[in-house]
This record gives sequence, C-alpha cells and structure tokens, in this order.
Amino acid sequence: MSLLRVAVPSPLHRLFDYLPPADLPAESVAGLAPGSRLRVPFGRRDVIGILVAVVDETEVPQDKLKPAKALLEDSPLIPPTMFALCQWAANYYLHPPGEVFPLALPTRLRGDRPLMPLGEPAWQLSTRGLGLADDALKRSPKQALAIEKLRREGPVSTAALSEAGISRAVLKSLADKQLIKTLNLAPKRVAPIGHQGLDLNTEQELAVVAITQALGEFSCSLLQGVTGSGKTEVYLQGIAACLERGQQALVLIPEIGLTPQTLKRFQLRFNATIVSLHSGLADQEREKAWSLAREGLAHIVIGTRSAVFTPLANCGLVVVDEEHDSSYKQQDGFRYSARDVAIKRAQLEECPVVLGSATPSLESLHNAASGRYHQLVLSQRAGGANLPALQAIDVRGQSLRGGLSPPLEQAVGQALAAGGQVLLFLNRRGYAPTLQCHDCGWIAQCTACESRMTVHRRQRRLRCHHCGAAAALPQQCPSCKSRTLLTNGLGTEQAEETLAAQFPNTPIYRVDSDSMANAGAMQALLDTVASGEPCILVGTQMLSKGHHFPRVTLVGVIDADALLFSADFRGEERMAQMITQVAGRAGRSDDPGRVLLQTHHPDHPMLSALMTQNYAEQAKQLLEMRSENGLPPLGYLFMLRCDSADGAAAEQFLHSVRRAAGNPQGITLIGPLPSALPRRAGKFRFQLMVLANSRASLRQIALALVASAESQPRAGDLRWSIDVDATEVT
DNA sequence: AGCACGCCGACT
DNA sequence: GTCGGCGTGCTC
Repeated sequence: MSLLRVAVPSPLHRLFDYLPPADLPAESVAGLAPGSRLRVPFGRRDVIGILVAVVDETEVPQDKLKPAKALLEDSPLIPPTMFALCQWAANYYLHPPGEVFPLALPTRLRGDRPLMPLGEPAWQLSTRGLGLADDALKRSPKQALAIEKLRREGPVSTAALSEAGISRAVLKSLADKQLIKTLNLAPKRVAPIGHQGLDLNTEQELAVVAITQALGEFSCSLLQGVTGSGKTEVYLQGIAACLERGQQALVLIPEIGLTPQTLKRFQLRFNATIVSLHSGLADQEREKAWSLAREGLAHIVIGTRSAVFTPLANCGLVVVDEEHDSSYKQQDGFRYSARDVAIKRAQLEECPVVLGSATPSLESLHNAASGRYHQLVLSQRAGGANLPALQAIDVRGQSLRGGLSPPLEQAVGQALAAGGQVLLFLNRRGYAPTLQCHDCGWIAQCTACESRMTVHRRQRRLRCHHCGAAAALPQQCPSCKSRTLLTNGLGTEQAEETLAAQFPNTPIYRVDSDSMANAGAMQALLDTVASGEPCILVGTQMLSKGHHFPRVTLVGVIDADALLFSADFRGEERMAQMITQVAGRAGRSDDPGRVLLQTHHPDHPMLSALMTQNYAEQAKQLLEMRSENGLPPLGYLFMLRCDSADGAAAEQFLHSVRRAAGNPQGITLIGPLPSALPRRAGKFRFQLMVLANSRASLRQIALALVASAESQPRAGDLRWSIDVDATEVT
C-alpha cells in the first residue's frame, strides 16, 4: 500500500505519514512527485504540508494513519533541485523539515492559495463570436470595433483593449452575449541582451575567463579582490556569459541597503528581466518574482539571504557577493548560512558558484588554500590607486573632545581644509551607552535584559539595543531624586553633536540605522556626498558596507579598542575585516588617503598586525591560531542554546542533554554556560558548545543531542535550538 | 507551534 | 455553581 510521507509545518524533527486522499486514483499515487503541497489533518486542524516521498511501509500503527485531505497541484511547486536542497539543509542544520520546505515557496503559496498564473488577462473571440455576421453589431459601434480588433489580431490583453478605447462595459456586454471569452496571455520569452562591458585588467580578464570556462558544471571560486578592484565587473561579465548559454543567474547580496545601487548597475548593463527579492515586496509581487524565476522568465535574480531558496528553471551561475558578511547567517529560528547553502545549491544545479570579497572569511580562505575552491585574485585597484596607509594614535592620557584626540582632530581639520571628505567610524548608535546618577551611582538598566539602556537624546528616550524596550529619559534619578544625571561613553549621536561644534562650517552627516531608518535616506546621503563638498561622515558599520566614497581622504576609527576585545573567537577576524573594509571606502588614484585608529593599546599584536600586514597575511596567521585551538574552520562546531524565564530550568535542561551525550572520542563539550548577555527580553540564556575534530563525529553527537533534547519533557516557556557552524558563540 | 484537556482559584 | 488561568501532552 502506498503512503504519503509529508513535511508538516511544526517544530518537530520528523515527517508524518498519511493515507492518500480518497479522491486520488490508487494507480496514480505511486507516481506522485515530491514537492507538491497537500492539505492534511494534523491534530485538530488542517495544515498544508509538502510531499517528501511515497513509501510502502510505515512504523506508525495503522489506526493512527489518517488520509490526506487533498493534493493541491498535479505538478510540484518545488522543483526537484530545490526539493533536494531543502532536504539537504534540513538534514545538515538539523532543523525540522516542515519549517524548511516552505522557504522554497513565497508566503502566499505556503497556504492553500492556488498558483497565480503569470501573464495578463486577455480576451479572444468565442466560437459564436468567430461566426458572427459582419453587420450583426451595427447598432453597437464600440462592440463592433472590439470584435473587429479581436478578429484581426487574435487574443488581445485587457490592458491593450482599454488603451484602444474599449471599456470594460463593452467587453462585459460581448461576454454576456457569449461572443468573446477570457484567457490568460502567456508572458513572452525574450532573449536577454548584454551591453558592452568595461575594459578589464589582466587579473579581471583571467577571472572572467575562469568563470566563463567553468560554466556547465559545479565548481566553487573565491574571488578575492581588494576594495575598488572591480569585482562587480567580473560578476557582470561572468553573468553575461551565463545568459548567452540561455541560463539564469542567481546573485546574493548581504543587505537591502545595497540593493538600489547594485540593481541599477545590473539594469544598466543588461536588457533583460531582472527581479530583485527584498523585504519591501508585497506578497503578490513576491509571488510574481518567484514565478518569473521558477518559469525561467527572469534572467537574473538578485536577493538577500532568503533568496538562496528561490527556484530557478535553469540556473547557470550563482554569485555570493561579500561572502564574509555576517548577515548571510540567519541568527534565529532556522540558523542557516546562505553562503554555504548557495554552494550546495550550485553543486545540485551543476553550475559554478563565485564567492566574492575583499576580506574573505577564514572558512573560504581555508578551502581555497586546500584546493577545494579555485582562487581568483584581484590585487589592483581601478586606475592603479593604492590602499590607504594605516596608523595608530595612542590616546592614553590625551584629552578627547567628541571622542577625538588632538592629533585626530587636527588631521580632520587638515583633510577638510585640503578639500577632502572625512569618514569617522564609531560602531555605537545613540547618544551614550550609559546613563548614571552622579550622586548615588544608579545606572539605567533594562528591566528585561542584563544590559544598560542607551541614551537617545534626540528622541528623549532610553532604549535597550537588545530587546527594543524604551522608556522616557528621566530628569532625575529614580533612586535618590538627584537631578545630576551623567552620560558615560560616546555614541554616534553625541559624536555628531560635538563635531558640529568643533567644525562649525562643515556639514556633518550621521549614518546609522536610526538616521537611515526611512527608505531613500541612504540614497539621498550618497547623492549629497557624491557632490564632493567637504563634509564629515560619522557612523556605524553601515558606513563600511558597499558604498565607496572617492573623495574621502581620511578615515578615523574613533574607538578601535571596542573591536579589539571580543569574547568571541571570531573577534580578530571580524576586526580585520571591518578595518580593512572601512579603510577601503576611502581613496582614489591621485590620493589614497590615510586611516587613523585611536587606541589605548597601541602595542596590541592585533593592531601591529593591522599596520604591517595586509588582510591575506593576517588571515593566514589567524588560521594558524584556529588550527592550534581546534576551532573552525579546522575544527567543527555547533551550539545547543536554551532560553527560559526560569534560568535554573534552562541550565538544568542543557545539563541533562549533555549527560545523555556521554563522553565520545574526539569531542569537546563546553558548558552549559550562561551566554554573554545572560538575560535578554526577560529570558535567561544558556548554551552548550560542541567542538569536534571531524564533520562525521560532529554530526553523530549532534544527532544524539537533538534526540535527547526532543525527548525531554517540555517545561514552561523553555525553548532550545541548535546552531550548526555557529558564527556567534557568545 | 497550535490546540485541547484538566485541574485549581475568584467571580456573576 | 462556572469562567479561565496556564501546566502537560499530542500531532501520522
């Protein structure tokens, strides 16, 4: 007997078996393809699940099996490659399959809505309309005109008819007389045209040739190009070759802030259908874009993390831009890495994938060094420009104004006087990270988190950056009623204010997620800065991503120490990437500019490394350190996290899971330990870290831990989750 | 995750 | 007397 094995949307790590729907002919069941939607009874309600397999046997007792209610489509919505990708991802990340398969569908189709057909509504003559006598409609000239047009041109879209002056009322009259009928006009398949690309230097040429020759089978290339070396041009020419083969390209980018510019550049280069998938799309637009990709009508699909699950009819090339960027890793729920999923996808699609970055992740560098990835290097900046020189400023004992030491303040003044622009990097939003009472020592704490509230002076509020809680800015100390409340520390808002006083004749632009909250703010800023007028940009890591500012001649890192001491083993890697990226924002051929780092630890080895070595050399050293400690990418890592309003329960849960795992060979178990932010949004957070010396042993213990966690009784609001290849371990 | 069942406290 | 609080268990 055939049974349907179904991925049901639930947090359970298993599949559910059903009898075939009653209305489905028995002989067609065995041939059902996976990837179709099914309406199935689940507990006391009906849900939409995805067919995973048709099986002959089950361990489920016969009396528990229920028949599925309905098969929602004859041909699967999730094509075979994407089905295989979801199956792989659920398995690799040990995530409930029922929560993974829906990612391959747009939200509208995760329910039981039918697939919206592409194309346009249109009208054509019915049989009766075809046989209509010429003079039959002489008393209705508009109707006669419509019939005449349809007779001459065949099916015409409703929009085109309306343009020709034929109203909906006329069409309705004709339809009522059964002279015309509706149809769906299939979209036209157009051949993409690529415009002439830019001239390439030798390295770019080599990279394009390598990518072009790799088309047609799986390979992974790491395109390591210093900022300004023309990576995008290499992508564009690689994509052009992919389109010429009649295939589609998938391009992943880290964040939405970068989309307008990237999208524009692609649109200018190609006369082709380009769809961009971003959070701003309405559900219906999203479904349309998804359909265009799945039907092969979109030539290029550009999107952020989740776009890696968009089906493409004929995927010929995958590009992951800024592959080191942490936003590719989902940090809640299904904690996948879109970069790693993209690599698996290319393997399943049998096409090449290109990972591009000026500062590749240690994972990718390791894979390139071991020969698993092809390495493509772009070492020249366009126009032969050099990268700016880095220099540390020892701020010990110096008076700081707005966070600037006298030498930095002087350098800013000089750069502005010379007609340059200045970029000041401060990775802290708000006015100040702490509010304290000068008389009794009270500190503004978040009530839900183990953290301090940040002062946002412009909004006159205290805000917690961990849980989003907000409160009015107090005028007096809630503890001792003193009116002397002091702010401690420096955020971008305060830096902006102080800089305005220090440089009264220079425009100051603040760039952080508060000031850039509304759409278009970033574009407006970029336009202003592009005019070339001297100005100061002060902002968070938003400034270090994507946009190049050719007129910036000085970059100042106000608080390098904030990056220097991180509890996370990836801290050094992140710092090297961030400084290299922010430094890369500046400079052009005739003036490379310079980068000044303010620190209290000028002799810190990490800083001297930054001064004397390029990113590749530092990365090599960091990899050696990882190797010595058995850390990724030379060891294999996952985290089991648990949170609960009852801290003891969360800790106890991880203890008993750990006990169940025993003490296997080649495995290091660390914890359970409270996480770096031990309480967040009212919940206590604990974690168990697992390091293994091989992927196989990691997988074995992960399976054991998941099984153990699943079998624990569920207590209160306790939640646990698994994070394979975790990138944040604090 | 839902959703029901079930067993204790304060209401019309 | 019952309305509803959330602890516990189950979903093919």
